[in-house]
Amino acid sequence: MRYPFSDIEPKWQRYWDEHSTFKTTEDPAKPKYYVLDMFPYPSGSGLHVGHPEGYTATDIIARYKRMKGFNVLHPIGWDAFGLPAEQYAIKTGIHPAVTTKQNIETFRRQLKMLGFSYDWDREVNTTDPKYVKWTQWIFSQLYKQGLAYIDEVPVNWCPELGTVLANEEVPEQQEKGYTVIRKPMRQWMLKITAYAERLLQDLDELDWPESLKEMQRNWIGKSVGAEVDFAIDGDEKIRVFTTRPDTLWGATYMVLAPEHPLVAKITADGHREAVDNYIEKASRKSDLERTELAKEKTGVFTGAYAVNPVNDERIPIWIADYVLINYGTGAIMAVPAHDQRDWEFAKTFDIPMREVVSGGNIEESAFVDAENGVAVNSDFINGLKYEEAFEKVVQWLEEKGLGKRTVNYKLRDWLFSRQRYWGEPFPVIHKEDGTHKLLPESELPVTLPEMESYKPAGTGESPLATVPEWVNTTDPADGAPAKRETNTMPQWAGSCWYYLRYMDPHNDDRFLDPEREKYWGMVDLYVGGTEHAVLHLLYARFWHKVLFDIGAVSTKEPFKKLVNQGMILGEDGRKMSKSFGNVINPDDVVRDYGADTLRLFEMFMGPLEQVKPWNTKGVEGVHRFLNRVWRLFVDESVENEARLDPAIQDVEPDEESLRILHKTIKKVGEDIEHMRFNTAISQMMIFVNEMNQKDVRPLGVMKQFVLTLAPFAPHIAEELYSLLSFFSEDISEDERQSRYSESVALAGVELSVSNEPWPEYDERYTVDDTIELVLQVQGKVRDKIQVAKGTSREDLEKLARESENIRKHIDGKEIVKVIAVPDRLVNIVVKG
RNA sequence: GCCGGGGUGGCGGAAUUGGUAGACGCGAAGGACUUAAAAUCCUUUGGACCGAAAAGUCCGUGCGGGUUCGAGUCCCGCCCUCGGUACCA
Repeated sequence: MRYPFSDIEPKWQRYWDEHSTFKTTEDPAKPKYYVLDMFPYPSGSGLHVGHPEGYTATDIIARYKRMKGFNVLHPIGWDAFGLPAEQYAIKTGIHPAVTTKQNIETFRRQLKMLGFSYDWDREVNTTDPKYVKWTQWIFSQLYKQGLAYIDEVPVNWCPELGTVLANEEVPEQQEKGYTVIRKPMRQWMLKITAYAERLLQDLDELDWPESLKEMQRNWIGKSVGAEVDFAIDGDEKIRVFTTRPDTLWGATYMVLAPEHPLVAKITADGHREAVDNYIEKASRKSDLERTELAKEKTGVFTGAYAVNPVNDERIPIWIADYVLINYGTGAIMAVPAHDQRDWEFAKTFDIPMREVVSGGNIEESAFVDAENGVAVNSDFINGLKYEEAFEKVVQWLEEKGLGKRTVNYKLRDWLFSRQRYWGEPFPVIHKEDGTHKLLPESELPVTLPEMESYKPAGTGESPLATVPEWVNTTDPADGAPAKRETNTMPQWAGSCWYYLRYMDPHNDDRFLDPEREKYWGMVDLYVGGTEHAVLHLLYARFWHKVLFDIGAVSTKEPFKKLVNQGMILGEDGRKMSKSFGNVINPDDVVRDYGADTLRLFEMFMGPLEQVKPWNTKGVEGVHRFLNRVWRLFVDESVENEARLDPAIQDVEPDEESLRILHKTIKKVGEDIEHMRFNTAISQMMIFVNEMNQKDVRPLGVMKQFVLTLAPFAPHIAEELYSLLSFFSEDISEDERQSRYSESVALAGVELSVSNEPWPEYDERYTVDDTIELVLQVQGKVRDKIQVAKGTSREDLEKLARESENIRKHIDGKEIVKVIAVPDRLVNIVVKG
C-alpha cells in the first residue's frame, strides 16, 4: 500500500481530539515548559505558509519536550479585535463578531489540519466578553496606578471621511486623494515612559536575539545629558536639553520648536508675521511630510535673543521644525560646529559657527567625534576630553543653579485609544462635572452595544458615540447621570497579556490564579515574526511589569527566550503577495502532499530565523523522503492495507543499525534543542538511506526511529507506531486501529507516539572505532588513512611519515615541525 | 546616514566554533525496470589541468590585506545585499 497521507492525517487528528492527547498536564513531579506562538490575527484570507513555519517549530519543541517528560503548555488563541472586520462591517452591515467567528473557524480548521499539538481547551479569544472583562480589569489597575491619563493629542484626522486614521492607513488614503491633517483630540494615554529605564535595563537578562534587543534599546532611546537654562529678556528663560554640555561655548544660536509655548511671547514685533506664517505651515505638515522633507532645513528668526550662561553672550533665537516639541524640552542650543543638523541650518542661514572641540575640519562638516576631540575656546574646560569636560561643565552648571544632569528617552507615552467600534470599551465613565472615574469590577465587562451602522460618528468620535442609550448611563456609586467613554482600546490591549490567560483560561473570578501563575512562570520559548520586535514586545513587557509591581505576577519579564522566524518568500524570491501571484496556500500543499510534508518542508528549507524562498520541487523532495520512510516499514505489494514489510524483524539489532540509530537519536535531539530543524531532518534522511539498503530492519531500531521522527511528522509516525505496536499479531487494519484506540481501557495507557519517552542514545554507538585521518604537508591534504580512534600523537606521526603520498612531498626536505591532532589530522611543515 | 543580519556549487543549504569545504535535499546527466510513461532503484555531478584508467596537480567560501603549521571560521580595510530606524539635540 502506498503512503496514504490523506487518509491517515485526518484519522490521527480525530484520534488526538477524541483522546485529548495534548491536554496540558500539571503533574507536580515533572518540570514545566511553556512554548508559545505569537498571537494570530484571524484574517479573512486564512493561514498563509508563513504561519506554519513558526508553528511547526514550536510544535516540534512541544512534542519533544512532552516526550522528554515535561508538562508542556502549548496553547493557541485569537487576537480577534481589529480594523479589517470593522471595515467589512461598515461596507456590508454585517456585525464584526460574525465575520470574526467565521475567520476563527477557518483558522482553527487549518491549524488542526496541520496536526499541531495545541491544548484546544485553553483557546482564548480577545473579543470574548469573558476575556474582555479581564483586559478591562488590567486597564483598571493601570488607571489606579496613575499610569492612564487623558490628554489632547494630535491624531490623523481625515475631514472628507470624517474619521481618524491609524498610522498605517494614512498613506493609503492619501493616495486616494484624501487630506489627512494632525488634529488634537481627547485621548487615553498610558505612561509607559515611567518604565523606560526598567524596560531598558531588564533587556540584558533576556535570551533574545541581540538585534531585537538593540531595536528595543534604540526605540527607548536613552540619552544622558544636561538641561541648561538660557536667560531671555524679562524673567523668562529657555530650558534646553543637550548631550554635549561640553560644547556650550560653541552655541551661536538657539532654536525652539514651532509649537513651543514661549514662541508667541518672545517674538519681536517686526518678526511676528513671518513667525506666524512659519508656525501655520509647520502645523499643516504631517509627521510624514516633516521627515520626508528633512533634506532642507527651514526656519525663521524670532527677533529675540537669549544669553549663553557660560559666557553671557547674546545669541539669536530661531524657530525651526527640525526641533521637535515632544523630545527633550522642545528647545535646543545650536552648536553648528559640532552638530550636523545645526551645521546644515547655520550654513543655510549664514549663522556663524565656533569651534570648541578641536580635531576636525568644521568647514567641511560638523565635528562630532567625542572620542578624540579636545575642548578649545571653552574657558575652564580647555584641553579636556569629552568625558571629563562633560562632568566638569555639569558640575559647574549645578553649582550655579543654571542646569542639571538629565536623562532623556525617545520613548513616548502610549496613545491607547482608538475611535473605533471593534475594540474593548474602556471601563470608565465621565461625570457631569468633567471628572472621570473607573467602573467598579462588578460592572465588568463593559460590552459593546448592537449597532445599526458601523460608520464613524463623523465628528472624529467612535461609532459608539452615536448610541445614546449606551453612552448615557449612571454612576453606580451615586446614581448620578454619567456618560460612557466612547473611545475603545487598541488591538494591542488583548495581545498584551494573552500569554498569561493561557495559564488559567477559564477563571471567572480572577484574571489569573496566583498558584497557576507561579507554576507556569515565564514563557520559556516565544516564536514569532520580527514585525512585533518593538511595539508588541515592548507593550507586553510594560504591562507585565505593572502587573509585577501590583503583585499580580511573580516575574518581572514575560518571555525568557525569543526567536524570530524568517519570512518565507515566494518561489520567485519576492515577498508573497496576491499582486505577484506567488502566494502559496497551505490548503493546497496539504491536499497534494499532506500536512507532514508541509511541516517537514518548512523545517527543511533552512534555518528558522532566515528569510528563504519557497520551492515546490523541495516540497516534492521531502514528500519523497516520507514515501521512503513509509516503504521502509510497509509492504507495498499488499494492496488496500498497510502491512509491515517482512524486512522488519524482531531480532537483535546489528552493530551497523545501532550505530546509525544512536547517531540519529543524538543528532536529532541536540538539533531540536538548538532549533536546527533542517539538519535534524537531514540526519533522519541519512538514517533512511542507510536502512533502506538493509534486508533486515530490526524492530527495536525501527521503533525508536519512529519516535525521533514523531515531533516532525506526527501523523505518519503515529500510523507506523500503531503498526509496530502489534508487530507479532496478524490483525486487520480495522482491528489494529480499534485496539490502539482502546489501549487505555485495555492496558491502562493510551498508545500514542506522544506518550512515549524520547529514545535515549548510547554514546558508545555514536562514535566510530576507526577514524579517517587527514595527512597534510604545509596544511595541504595529501593523503587520508584509517586509524583506530585514540591513536597517540607519536603513532600518528609515524603513520604519516610512512604514507607514500606524504613521502613524495617531504623527501629531501627539512622537517620543521609536525603537528599531530589525535583523531583529526597530522600536518607536516617542511622547508626547502 | 546610523544600528543589526547575511554573501559558500546551477539552486536551498551543511561544516562539532581554527583542523578533510560543499553533509542532506533540489536540479541536471547517464543507466536499470517498463511495450511506453509515471513511480522506484543505481551511478555521476564545484572549476581547471593531466591521464586509457587508477591516481595525481592546481584553483576555489563577495573583494584586498594580515595572523597561523592550518582560515568559510579570527583581525584590518572595502564592496554588495536584506531588515530596522531616521532631524531624538
